[in-house]
Amino acid sequence: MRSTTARDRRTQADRSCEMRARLVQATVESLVDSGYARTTTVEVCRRAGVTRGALHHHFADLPDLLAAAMSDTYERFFLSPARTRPFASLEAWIDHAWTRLRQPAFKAVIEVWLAARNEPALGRKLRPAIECYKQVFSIEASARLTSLIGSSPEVQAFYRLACETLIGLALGRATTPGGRALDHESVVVDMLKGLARRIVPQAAA
Amino acid sequence: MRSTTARDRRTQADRSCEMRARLVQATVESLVDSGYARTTTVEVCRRAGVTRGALHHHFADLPDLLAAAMSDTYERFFLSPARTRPFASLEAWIDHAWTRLRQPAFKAVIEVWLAARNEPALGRKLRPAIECYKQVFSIEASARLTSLIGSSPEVQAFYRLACETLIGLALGRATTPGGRALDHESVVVDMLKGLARRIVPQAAA
DNA sequence: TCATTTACATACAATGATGTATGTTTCTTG
DNA sequence: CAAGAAACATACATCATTGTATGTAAATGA
Repeated sequence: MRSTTARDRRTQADRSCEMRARLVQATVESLVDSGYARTTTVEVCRRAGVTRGALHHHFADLPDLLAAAMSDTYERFFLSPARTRPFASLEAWIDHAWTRLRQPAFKAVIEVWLAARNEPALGRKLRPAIECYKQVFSIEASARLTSLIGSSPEVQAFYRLACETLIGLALGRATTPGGRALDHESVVVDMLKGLARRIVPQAAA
Repeated sequence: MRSTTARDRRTQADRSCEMRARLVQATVESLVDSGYARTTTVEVCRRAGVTRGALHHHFADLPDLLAAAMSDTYERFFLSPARTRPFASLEAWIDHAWTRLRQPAFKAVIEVWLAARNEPALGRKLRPAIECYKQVFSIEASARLTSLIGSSPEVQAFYRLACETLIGLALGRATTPGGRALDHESVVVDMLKGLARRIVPQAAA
């Protein structure tokens, strides 16, 4: 009697892909609710329900896995529903950015950001995987912002400020026990949008 | 021949105090440039130039040491030059807060904030030691702010926003290789102060 | 000054993480 | 339908960290 039913029969590419996805997902989950220090190969495998052999077959070591996890979250949260149309307003961008940054997965990014600074060797390996995140907040890299922000120094400054504010809120969530929302989150976001209205030149009136 | 010279002769209270200070300082340094994951008892003792025996004599375990380190930085950076006079303006408060948050030691606070969430057991032990930090950003707790902010919801909202913005900037520094300042820091802080001028009711004209 | 306590160092046992080496199963390919 | 390769599991040796137990030097106090 074979233990392999017809349902279990999958192509090797499928198996690889699924296994990598499971490991990457388990890694992000571990980073979110256990943090970098406790995100070990054993812990990730425990969450994924596989052995360490599987992990080491697909990823050379933990930094490799972390890099994959970062690339994955990046694509999932920042590229996935990629619109090409420019933002209609700064408020629209704020909403867009905040729906991304308030995701639990963003805590994983914060954890890795810190780890990459704390351990230079890790930082070198992760640089390509986390460099893209900085571009999310870069005016130059986003064609969806240039027409909106233009060359006005004041609007550019406000954009930078808005980025930092949202990151601050995200860190607040990351450090809150359940990753729950803080009481004043909506107040701050609303204030930010209110300021945005005052700052940008009233294009469409 | 005794190895103890007159210069070495110190009271036990002095020795305790100095040793604790050295350990606490080494802990903060380790958190700042190695992060929580690598801040072990061995690493702290290596930096302090003492043995683990000394550490375990003064602190039951690492969480105890971390708690002491947090209390120390809190007193050093947030209470030390404690003025009782209310802030003259929101800009003055922004300057005050930013000179605190831009200190390298604040990265240690961020590391512990995250660690305290990541490890519930640690969080319980550290709660009293890190609770005070939240009060730094609390309007109610600071008599130096009430007269300035009053009961205006808009000013209160802006105050919360300013807190988050500065924390965002602080995280930016914490994740930058040398802990160096970011290019747009001053731009953001200036923008924040500019907004503060617009928001607060012009008291003194 | 001598007994006691405090401050600190050394040594040890237990645990957990990492990387590698090797075994077994499952798929692909000629 | 057999090699052979890829996917995954098991086992092992090494190292780092932790807590504790025990030993020694220094300070206190009667």
